[in-house]
Order: sequence, then structure tokens, then C-alpha cells
Amino acid sequence: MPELPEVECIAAALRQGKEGQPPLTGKAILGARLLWPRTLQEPSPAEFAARIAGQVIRQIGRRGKYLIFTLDEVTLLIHLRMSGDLWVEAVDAPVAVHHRLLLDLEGGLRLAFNDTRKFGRAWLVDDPQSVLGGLGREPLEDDLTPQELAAMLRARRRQLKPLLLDQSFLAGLGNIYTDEALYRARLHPLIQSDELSYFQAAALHRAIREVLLEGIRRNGASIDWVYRGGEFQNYFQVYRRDGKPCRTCGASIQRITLGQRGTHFCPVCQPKG
DNA sequence: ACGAGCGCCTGTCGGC
DNA sequence: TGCCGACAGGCGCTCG
Repeated sequence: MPELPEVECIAAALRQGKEGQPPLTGKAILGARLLWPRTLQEPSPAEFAARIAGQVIRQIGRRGKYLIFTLDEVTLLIHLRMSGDLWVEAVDAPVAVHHRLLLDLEGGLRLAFNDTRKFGRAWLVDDPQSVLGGLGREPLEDDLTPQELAAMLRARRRQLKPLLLDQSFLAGLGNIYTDEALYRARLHPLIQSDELSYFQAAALHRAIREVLLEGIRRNGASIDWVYRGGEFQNYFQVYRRDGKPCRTCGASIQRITLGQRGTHFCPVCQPKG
């Protein structure tokens, strides 16, 4: 589920707190309970429990779609994949069905990794780069210029949509924000990356930034039971709008399957040529 | 280097 | 009502 904007909003809420929920920075982790073993990618459950106990959460950040908890001596990384979420609750609250990993915190709190589909993963590592090292550039960083993105696109020969979903190219875009960005840039998802003009690459650069910033501003996108409190789903232009009229030209939004992912676009506003 | 297909999982929805 | 397939915010792995 969560793409860059949702992960950013989750990180911010844990870092700063929100209504009825205190910030987690500065809190000590007292212990861990692993309920679904495969959720923990690294290290072994025993080593995880031993190493995380007593660590204080110093910083909470994000890189791509990963949440980063900087502790005293180790780093906890969490990837929510399709259906993961983090809940802050009372340490004695009943354990919800889809909780996979519990971290008991000081102050009577518990951080729960809830993940219906069990695709989510957690790592406890000495060096976060061992997990994050393969990620591409952060799309919202100011030093990623339109010129640079244009050069990156030219250096590859791939269909735009799969390339934008490739986390080693840009870190953080997923299926929703990619479709929405391509729509805003008026680019067909199947265009070859090395065939874009500089003007088109610059339009894509701007579209990606705008769509991610709007997602963050609207507190992310909530669909079905996954991720709550977001509003961006009410502003989708193409995602899951197949058969509905394009808000720009009225043409019927199309859906194709690309790399096993639903892909939505306006055949008039996003021509191939 | 790139694309396609599958596996990992649970849940929802529409059609028959 | 029940069953069955399609589909769902991701990604790692194979195989051409």
C-alpha cells in the first residue's frame, strides 16, 4: 500500500505525535514480541529481541518507502509493502488479528506492526546502507534537477511506467503515484525512457514532485482497509478510474496491465507519440 | 539490460 | 447462499 507520501506521513506522526498520541522519539524500547516470524528479515528472532531491548528511539525518518528508526546502537528498518501499518496503542491493549511484531515502549505504550497480507518486513542492522544501499534518488530532494532526471531517463531504455516503479531508479514511487504523475505530465506509460524530449522529461520531473507533495499535503491516500485518515484518494485523476471520463478531455480512462500492475491513463491526454 | 511471469498472503467484490 | 476468479499501495526471484 503505502508509497512515499503515506510512509512520510506515518514517519511524521510517529516522530511528532498527533492527537492523543505522544511522539515516540526519546522513548526506550523495553522488549519485542514477534508474532509472524517471516516479518523479521534480519537478524534471528533471539538476536533481535536481545539487541533491541533497552535501545532508545533517537530519530524516526524515511528513505524511499522504508521507515528508519535510529536507535542508540542499531537501526530498525521497516518496509510496509502492500498492507502494513504502524499502530501506537496501550501496552496492554488486546492484540489485533493482523499484528505481526510488537515493540513495548516506556510510558505504557506499544508500537505494533500490523500487516494483513504479511508482505511487510523488518530489519535490525548495524549499517542501514546494507538494506538501503540499492535505492535510487529521492524524488523530492531539491538537488534532483530536471536536467539530471532527463539524463537518467536517457541513460536507460525502458518503458516509463516500469522504470518509475523501479526503486533503484527513483525511491518511493508506487502504482498510484506513478499513474498520477504520468497523467499530469501527459505521458503514455509505455513510452521508452530514452525517447523523451527534454521538455517532456522536465514535465515529468515537475509532475512527480507535485503529485507526491499533494499526497503528503492530503495526508496520503486511503483505499479499502489499508491506511486510514488520508484524503488523496478523493483527488485521483486516473488511478482506478477506468471507464470514467477524463477530467481534462472527457475521454474514457483506460486500464491496461503492465508488469502485473493495473495501469490507468487517458488515451487522449497521454498519447504515445 | 529488459520484460514477463510467479510466489509470497489475506481480503473484497462481482458474476454465475 | 456459495463458489470462483480477478484484483489489491510491493518486491525478489527466475527465465528468455
